[in-house]
This record gives sequence, C-alpha cells and structure tokens, in this order.
Amino acid sequence: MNEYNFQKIESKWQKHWSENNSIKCDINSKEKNFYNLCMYPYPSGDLHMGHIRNYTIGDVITRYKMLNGYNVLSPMGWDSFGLPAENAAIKTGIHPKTFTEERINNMKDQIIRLGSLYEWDREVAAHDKDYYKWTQFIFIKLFKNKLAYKKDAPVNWCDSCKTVLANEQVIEGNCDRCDAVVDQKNLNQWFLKISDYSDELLEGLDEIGDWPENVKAMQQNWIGKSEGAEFSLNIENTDLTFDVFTTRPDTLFGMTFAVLSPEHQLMSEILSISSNSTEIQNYIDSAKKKSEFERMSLTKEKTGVDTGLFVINPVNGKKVSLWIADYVLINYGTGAIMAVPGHDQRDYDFAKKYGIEIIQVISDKNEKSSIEQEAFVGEGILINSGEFDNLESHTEASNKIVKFLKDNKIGTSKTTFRLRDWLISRQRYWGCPIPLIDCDKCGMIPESEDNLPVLLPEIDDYKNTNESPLAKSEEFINTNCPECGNKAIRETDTMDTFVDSSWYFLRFVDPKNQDIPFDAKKVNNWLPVDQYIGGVEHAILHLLYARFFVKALRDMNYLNFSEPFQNLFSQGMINFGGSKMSKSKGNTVDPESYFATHGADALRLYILFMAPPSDGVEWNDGGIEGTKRFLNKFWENIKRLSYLKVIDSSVKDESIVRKVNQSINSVSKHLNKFEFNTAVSDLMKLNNELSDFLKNSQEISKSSKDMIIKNISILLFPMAPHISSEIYKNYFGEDLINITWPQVDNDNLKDPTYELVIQINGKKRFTRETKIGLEQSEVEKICKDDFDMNISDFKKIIYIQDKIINFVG
RNA sequence: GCCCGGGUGGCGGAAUUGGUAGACGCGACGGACUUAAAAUCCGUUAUUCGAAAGGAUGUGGGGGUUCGAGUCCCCCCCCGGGCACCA
Repeated sequence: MNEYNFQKIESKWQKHWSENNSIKCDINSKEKNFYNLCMYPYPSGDLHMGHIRNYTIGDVITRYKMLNGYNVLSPMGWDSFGLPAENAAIKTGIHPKTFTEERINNMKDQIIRLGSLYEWDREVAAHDKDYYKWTQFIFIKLFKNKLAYKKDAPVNWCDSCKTVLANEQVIEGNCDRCDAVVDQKNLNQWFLKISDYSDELLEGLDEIGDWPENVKAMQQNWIGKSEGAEFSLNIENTDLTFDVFTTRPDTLFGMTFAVLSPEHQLMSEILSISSNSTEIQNYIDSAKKKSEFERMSLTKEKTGVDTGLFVINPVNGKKVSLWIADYVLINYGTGAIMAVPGHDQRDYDFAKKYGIEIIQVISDKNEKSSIEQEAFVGEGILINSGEFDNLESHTEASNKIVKFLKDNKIGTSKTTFRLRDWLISRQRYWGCPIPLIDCDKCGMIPESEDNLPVLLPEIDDYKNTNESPLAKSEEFINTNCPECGNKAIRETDTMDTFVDSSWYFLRFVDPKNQDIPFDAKKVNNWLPVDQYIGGVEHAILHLLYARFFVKALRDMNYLNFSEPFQNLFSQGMINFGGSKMSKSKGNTVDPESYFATHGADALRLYILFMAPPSDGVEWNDGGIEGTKRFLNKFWENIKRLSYLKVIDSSVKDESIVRKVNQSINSVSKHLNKFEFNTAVSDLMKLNNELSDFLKNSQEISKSSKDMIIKNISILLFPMAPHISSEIYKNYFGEDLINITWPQVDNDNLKDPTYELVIQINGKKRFTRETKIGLEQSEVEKICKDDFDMNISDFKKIIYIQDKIINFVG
C-alpha cells in the first residue's frame, strides 16, 4: 500500500460507481423500499456549502440504508426555471436554456465529485419540455376541478423585477429577490385554491411522521386557524348590512363602535349617505397611497375617520358609531370588525385616541382586570352583559353567545384562516407557460391535452415591460380556441417555480413516462418519501405547496396517499464571518477548492463533524485539517496493521476487537438518530485506540486483523466512501457497496473493568480501576482495604453497580 | 407581543437520559525531527489556591427536589429563528 492519494482514489471510485450503476433501485419491488430524497437544487452553477451539507447527509443515509439491505431510490434533478437565467439573458443575450444547461452540467460534475450516489437515469429538470408538459397537464386538471382560477386582485408588484410576488415572497414590504419596495397593484391573476385544504394541511401536521417541531410550528402559524363567530351588523336607518368576524364573541356586549377597512366593498354606499363624505374620501385615498409595509409599520399611531353613521349591536340593541380605519385589514376575516376597546388592545388604542366609550364586560376576581391603563385580555367572568352575566370567559360565554346568535339567526360560528390562495402568475419568460386560452366566445379554455406542451416561444428580447415577455411573440399569442376553433388568445403569464417543485418527487418514480405524469401504481408503492432532506428556508413555502398538491392529486384520483414526505430533516445553515454566505457579501467558501486540497472524503467528514446537522454553524477553515489528518492516520494505521506478524493466538487482540464492536454499536445508533457529528467522533476515537494498539503490538491473529479492517471500513463507508472502498477492495478484493452492515456482538460489548468512583457525601474522593459485576460488599471491602475508609462511620451507602459508590454520613 | 429552538473551556461541540462534566476535533503552548520552515510525532491545555501532593470553584442567574442535578421542578435573564394591527 502506498501513500493516501485521495485524488486518485476518489476519481477511481466515482468512475466505478457510475460505470457499475452502483445505485439502481428495483422500482417494482414491494419490499424494503426506501425513498431517500434531497431537495432538488436551483442550478446556480456552483455547489455551495449548504448543498454540500444537504447532499452529504443524504448520501450518508443512502449508503447506510443500502448496506442495511434496503432497495434505495435516490434521484436528483433541477429546479431549473427561474429569474437568474432570465436576468442573465437580458444582460448577455445568452438564451436562458443554454445558460441553464451549462450550469446544470457544471453542478452535476461537482455533485459527482462529492461522491454522492444518485440514479442519474431518473434526472429531471423543470425547464425540460418533457417535464413541464406534465406541469401543464396537472395545472389543467386543477383548473377543471376548480382548484385554479383567475381573478382581479390587488397583488404585490415588484417594479424592479417587473413581476408579481406571492405573499410569501414579500419580506417586510420588500421583494425577497431584489429587496426593492413592493407596491400594490390590481391585476388579473391566476390563483391555486390552496385554501380549500387549510384545515387538512393543518391537521395533517399532527399525523405526519418525523418532522422538526419548528417546521410544523411555522406551518401552523402560516395557516393561522382561528375560531370564533361571524354575524352581521345593520347600518341604522338603511338596509345596508355587513359581516364581522370575531374570536371573542364573549365580549360582544362591550362593543362600543364598529370599523370597516378602507377597501371594504360598502365604501361607495357609505360615501353616498354619509354627511362626512369628503373626509372619508380623503382617508380612503391616503390609505391607498400607503404601501402595505407603511401601513403595518405604523403600529403605534392608529388613524381613522368617523362616518357619522351608526350600527346596532344585535344582542342588546345598543347604537354604536361606525368608523373607517386602516388598522382593519381587507384581506383577513370580513374586512370589518366589532370593536371592543375594553378587551382588545388595538381597539383600546383607537378608542382612547378618538374619545370613544370603553366598557368593561369581563372582570377578574382580583384587581388585575382594571381597564384604566390598557385592555383586559385575560380570563374572568362576564359583567354588563345582560343575561350572560357571571358566565366564564372565554370559552363558556363564547359558546353561549354563539348559540344565542344562531338561535336568533343573527350569526353563526365561523373558522377563519390566515392562509390565502396561492398566486402563481408571473409576468416572466423563464417559467412554465400557463396552458390556457382566452376565447371571446367560450371563455377560459384549457389547451387540449394532445397539444401539450405549450412550448415557450422563441423571442429576441426578454425584458418585460408591464406584461409577460411571452406577449411579444405574435405566433405564440394567436391561436385557435380548442372548443370552437375561432381565433383566440393564449395566456402569456408563466407559473411560479414553486409549482414545478410541488410534484417533482412524484415524477422521479416514473421519469420517462410519455403518456401520463406518473404511474399511480409506482407512486403509491414508493411514496410518501421515507426521508426528505433540505434546508430550513423551505419550511413554509415549498413544503406547504407540495403537501397541497399531493392532497389535490389524491382527490383527483392520481394517487392514494395524503402526505408527500413522511419524515423530514432540515439541516442548519453554514455561515461565514458571522452571516449567511452570499456572493454579494463576498463571504463565500468555495467547496470545489477543497476537493483538490483535502478531498471529498475529508470535506464530507468535516461537514458532518462540525456540529449537529440541524444546527446552524460557522465555517472554520482549520476544522477540515482535522478530518484530513484523521484520514491520513487511518490510512497509515491500516497499513501498519497489515504489516503486523500474523500469529494464531488472538488473546492480545481482545481489547481492540471489543473496541471495534463497541464502535459498531455506537456508530449504528448515532447514524439512526442523525447524529453524524458523534458518529464521526466515534470513528476518530476508534482510530486513536487502533494507534495505541499498534504502538504496543508487533503481532496479531488473522481473524482479528480481518475483523478490524473489515468493520472499520464499513463503519466509515457512509461518511467517507472513497477511502473505505479502496481499503476494503485492497484487503478483501470486494466492492464494499455490496457488503452488509455488521451486527453488534452483544456478548462482547462491556469492558471487563471500569473506573469505580468513590464519593463521600456526593463528592468524588477516589477512583479505582475495578472489575465489573461486583456486589456492594465486595466494593465496600475495596474501599476499606485500599483507601483506609471506616465504613461503619457512615449512615447510608448508595451503590450503583459498575458506576459509583457514595458514602453518606 | 405570540410560537419554536438554545445558553457547557479560547472555539465547534460531547455527556450512556439523574451517577467521574468538558469525549472528539480546532486553536494555543512546550518538546522531538529539520540548517530552517512546512508536514509528522510526543506532551500540556476549565478556572483558581499551592513548589508539590492535594484542595476549592465551575454547565446564563436565583431558589428547590435528591445520597447525587448540565440533566428534574419553580422564578428570572440573555441569544437565535419564525409569525405579527390576523379581530
């Protein structure tokens, strides 16, 4: 054996795995299937450390499962539609397709260079017409099932990107891509009806397998279910009514005013009957001018205008004033509220500012329930509430009052969600064309399935003005209606790329199917994904949309399960210089350079070793030296081990063989629990033990030598597959990938001696190397003989076998 | 404000779930090899008192339970992430 030449070894094995189709699952198998999936990446061109961490973890799981006898499906593909390719095209004139595919090739090389095993025959790319044909197909099915619709809506418009953004893509009023301020604009847009599944998306989180609690919590927050009541208020002396939603029906008697959002549909009627119409019009105009962010950030000072009109409280007939204020949002609930300043802080602030009456209707037994300084939102009993006095808030009284509303046909119980429908239209070129046709006669008609895919047209200029660049192609726009054959116009918007990624994990099971998006039998056999691995940045958007897609496809009979991802693992971010690595900050660490200087195995080990994989962590350049050193020492140790004189007796090897067995035990446990950092440290410890053994030994038995080299290679294989494959091949002539993970020998786990801790009153006083399995009396004797202790002086002795003895007194 | 995480040496982090706190690695310091450096190897490395043997303190802070607490209970502080005028 020579020096550890990682360059040579790594390229040799990467070639070997590829040429031998080392990972090739039997898609028709029904037994021991394991679908292991890493989130497919946007092809930015270069792998960054986040990818490295993601794919290293994924590859550890793939290889570990393979050696444990699983039929592993491990595919990889590309989330290859999206803005960067298009922006580059505007700048350089290179076609987005050319640009994208160059980057895919580059990134694929790097993924292979990391040593990750993927079944590349199953590769899919969102921009490939063989893929987006089926994205369009699914969209049409959604449309036909009334889960896709078009409507005029105030949308988030980024004037820098010239496109609309989903609510999820607006971060504190700014575009999450370019950071420009997002405006409100009214546009005719496509939506997917995710709100139909609000309840199921929420409840599914309780039934799903192993997902990080924080991801579940984030989705719960996002869906934002709240239960309460809805009832209508009548404007005095008119036949105008509007609905209000409240989660606190128990405070209904405390309503001292009502508020409409400035965008409320009753505005024109109110303007026509209010004596205050000029002021109202001014207020509506000024609210319109404020961006959503401005409105939200002005949390301290609430503004509003009195309509001079009154509404009647339906439970007690009390007349209260009607206001218009922009602290009431049009797109939550009904866009109108009953205001109970005594028990809601926002209403309280407003009432104080405008001198509106504040009534207390809930009282606690202690003085804490005063409403002198602020609203009282705690629990208590109802007061000033007529027949409902003395009921307990919030639940009991709410139930009774809701029942009253129902019985008197005033209102009803109601559940409201924060989750809105998913806006998927993008006025962009590099995305999946929405396959619909607008016919004057027939309306919105889907392209006939035989004509799919609706191909992206070739255009000269990718810049968008105020509509999608697709509109620049006359050839594309002008078509015939699939129903009546008359001239008709194509939809020119493309889809949000999150649509592409909402079903790719289904296509992987059947990637070459020319007739349907995927075969139901195969998908039902392989899904849900057994292990999904990706960054926490997708905790809400991608994961929620994919869950929605699966539920919708299930209801359209394309599959028979409800959740796409049984188990989810979110790896933490790798930072550098205290913040997220990004090209604009110039604080990136390029993984590729480490392939050359340290090797993929050393990089993989360091990535795994640096921290628990779900934690965020700071990149430390010195750290990778440590794993490189470890691999060098490991290589040298195996070499020295192989040179030892072989003898028959294995008596002297017992201890090191037991250490190997202990490592089989601990590495297996840690891998099962995703504790890769401690799995690596187990192997480092074992390597140190091996160094010590080699320092003191000149000879070894054949069986011990084989046992050590064999098992230590297998244990290392999931994490550092190249070096371990090379060693295994050198010694046993076989491909490690076909070997079975070792069983723990439970009879040989415990060391024969341990360090007994002798405590007096709970404090450590002495330690002593001691045989395991001793009775208390034997240990007491040791303490007496060796440490001169007078046992009878103590009141109480606590003995935990093979651990500790504590003398109390 | 609400909901999740988390707080352990100079640093990243371990700790069999109540039983020797600081494994493993990085860094630092000392030594060997070398003309020298790198690489490699051997030591030391929580703080503090002590020449040493040895002692005291120590897991964000304060209380408690226990023979024994990083781990369990109560109160408080700080940091990271998510949501937020959501009625």
